[in-house]
Amino acid sequence: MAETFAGLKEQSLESPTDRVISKVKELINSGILKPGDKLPAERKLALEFGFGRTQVREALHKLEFYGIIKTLPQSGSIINGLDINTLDGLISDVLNLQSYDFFSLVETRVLLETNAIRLCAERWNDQDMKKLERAHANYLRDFDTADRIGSDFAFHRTIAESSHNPVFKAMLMIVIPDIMTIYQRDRICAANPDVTNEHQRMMDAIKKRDGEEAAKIMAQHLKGVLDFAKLKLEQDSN
Amino acid sequence: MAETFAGLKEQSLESPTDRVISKVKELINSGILKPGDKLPAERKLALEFGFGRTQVREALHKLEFYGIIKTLPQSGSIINGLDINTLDGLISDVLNLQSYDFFSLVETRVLLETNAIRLCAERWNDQDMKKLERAHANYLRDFDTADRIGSDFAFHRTIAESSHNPVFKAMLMIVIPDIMTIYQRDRICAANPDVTNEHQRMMDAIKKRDGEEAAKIMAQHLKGVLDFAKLKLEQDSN
DNA sequence: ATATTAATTTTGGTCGACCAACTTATATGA
DNA sequence: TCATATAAGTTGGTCGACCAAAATTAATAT
Repeated sequence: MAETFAGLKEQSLESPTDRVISKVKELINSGILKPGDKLPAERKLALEFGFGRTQVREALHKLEFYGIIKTLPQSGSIINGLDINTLDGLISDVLNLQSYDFFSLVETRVLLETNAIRLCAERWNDQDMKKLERAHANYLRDFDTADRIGSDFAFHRTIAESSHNPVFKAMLMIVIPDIMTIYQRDRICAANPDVTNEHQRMMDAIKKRDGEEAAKIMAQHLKGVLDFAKLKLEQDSN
Repeated sequence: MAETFAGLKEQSLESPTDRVISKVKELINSGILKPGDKLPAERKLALEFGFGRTQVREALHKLEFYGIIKTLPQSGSIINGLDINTLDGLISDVLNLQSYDFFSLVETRVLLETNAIRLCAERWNDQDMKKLERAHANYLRDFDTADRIGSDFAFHRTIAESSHNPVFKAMLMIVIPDIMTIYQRDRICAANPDVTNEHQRMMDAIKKRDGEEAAKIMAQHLKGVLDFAKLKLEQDSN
């Protein structure tokens, strides 16, 4: 059977970039490179690893993206000064990063959004409220049009912005598009009138600066998505 | 005075990559490109934008990183099929992404970790428990050594892994190194015996599958960091 | 007329050479 | 002897040409 060796292939067909990252990982684990050290020049790495400089550059780019190294123009790249085990773990994460399962994405979204709206209720200022009301009005306006999904997203986005925690917002911006892509792919987009009602109640709670109440409504608001994700998880496991 | 025009420069000194991304953003906002469309070839974009293909490639890389486009080898890049306003917002985020403030990072960490340990307590299996106990033992072993910080991080990392939500874990992996870097830079690393005690109590709560209790201890565990971040925030604003 | 195949063009991926900025070593002056 | 200035070497950044895979078009056989 051809499938006999399927389990052996492991990650052998990973991209050149990831293979270079693996090499860097080995250098660190072997103790040749230590946290805080300056990495050898791109040319030297390319020669040593047997890859082109292009691949090395892309790998370093990726590592810098994830905060593992810091590249200084015309000078060199420096390894983050964390301890060696932490670094190894981080690099492993970069290598193993996969497309996340729908349920985990939704679970994370619920957590982030319920807390974003709580902070939003506590922290909003006049400028935030203007944006919130405009976003809410836009959603009502677009409810019967093709723009509904976009305006819905924009409303949630404004709440995240008004939480005054840019990290919350950044992470939501990572998670929500993935969710919406799956949503659109599976054609789950009924124009639910409950949504409008819940948006209104969220606005009221935010205005009253009642973070707990707002969070509760948001949780209820997202329960439908969460339930669907749970259902999908059970289906997929069968 | 030379400083007169300082306010006008805005983001004019952004990297070539970001300037290319701005151009793509304009193309989408002007309606020339729509969500779901295939992007022009790299060479055409380079010619049209007046940049080198290298810069265009890096920009497309970055956009793919953030899930805004999907590049198919030898075929082309496709714009994510989200609505136009959402796309515009996402690209703006990529352009404006800055280093986050310490307090927001810590606030996010507390939220993620308290919920990660809650899920961990509910979901751990035998294999998870083995890893948790080993990580805990390693921390105790390294308490008086230079590896303490690393082993501490590894313990928290194992909890995140045992939450069985890879998105939680991935986001913690983004946030925690940033926090630790700042921590190390500002030399805040006293060997607090309370930490050991709290780790033990967390382990107990996890074993009892008491998610709420575990979350409570974690919140208390991280309170010191949060308070310090709050203090630092107030200092910096002065 | 249509389905299949072959040739051509277009595409992203890769490579090697060159550039300007940074670093280091050397020389020069007090 | 030491500080400064100068020159050489090293570095990441950029560019243009080439490669193989994919997409498109043209040719062919049924």
